[in-house]
Amino acid sequence: MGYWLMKSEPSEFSIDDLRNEARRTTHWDGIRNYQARNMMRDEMQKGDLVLFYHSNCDPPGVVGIAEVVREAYPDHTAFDPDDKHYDPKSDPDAPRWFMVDVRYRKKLRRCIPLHELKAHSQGKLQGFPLLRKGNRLSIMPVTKAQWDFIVGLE
DNA sequence: GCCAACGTTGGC
DNA sequence: GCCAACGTTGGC
Repeated sequence: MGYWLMKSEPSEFSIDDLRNEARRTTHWDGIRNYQARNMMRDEMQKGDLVLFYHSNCDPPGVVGIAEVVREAYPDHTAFDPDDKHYDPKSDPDAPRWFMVDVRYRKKLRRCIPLHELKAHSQGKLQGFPLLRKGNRLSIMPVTKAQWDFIVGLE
């Protein structure tokens, strides 16, 4: 089983929004970064667990846990000229962008803020992509050890 | 609101 | 294929 971290701006889509979805499930559309796409398309598997991370807010941090419930399939929002994430270069016959479905599992009892994770950047979380300078990936892999440590901070 | 970091685009 | 310009991300 794999472990991931997925970022979302709570003003756009928060952990509470996910919980309020029908079947507590959403499709993770709008990813327009090749590295993130490749991980979704090639590596994410049904049953993988996801740290739900709130970015661009105060404080940014890990707020909950979700689960991959459907593996990658074409992101239809790329075909829609009216969509914010429209990409004319993605063709339904040769889709460029993909998404997965994720389901709400739980909220952490407290947000684990980024600054707290950073305190372990030389220790248990050494090399964790989120903590790398300039990191802008909205989806990143998490090792089992990193997962256990972060969830253990709750 | 600022700005560093980084990805993408497009002219050449 | 290089690289300057531009756009975006996201912490602060």
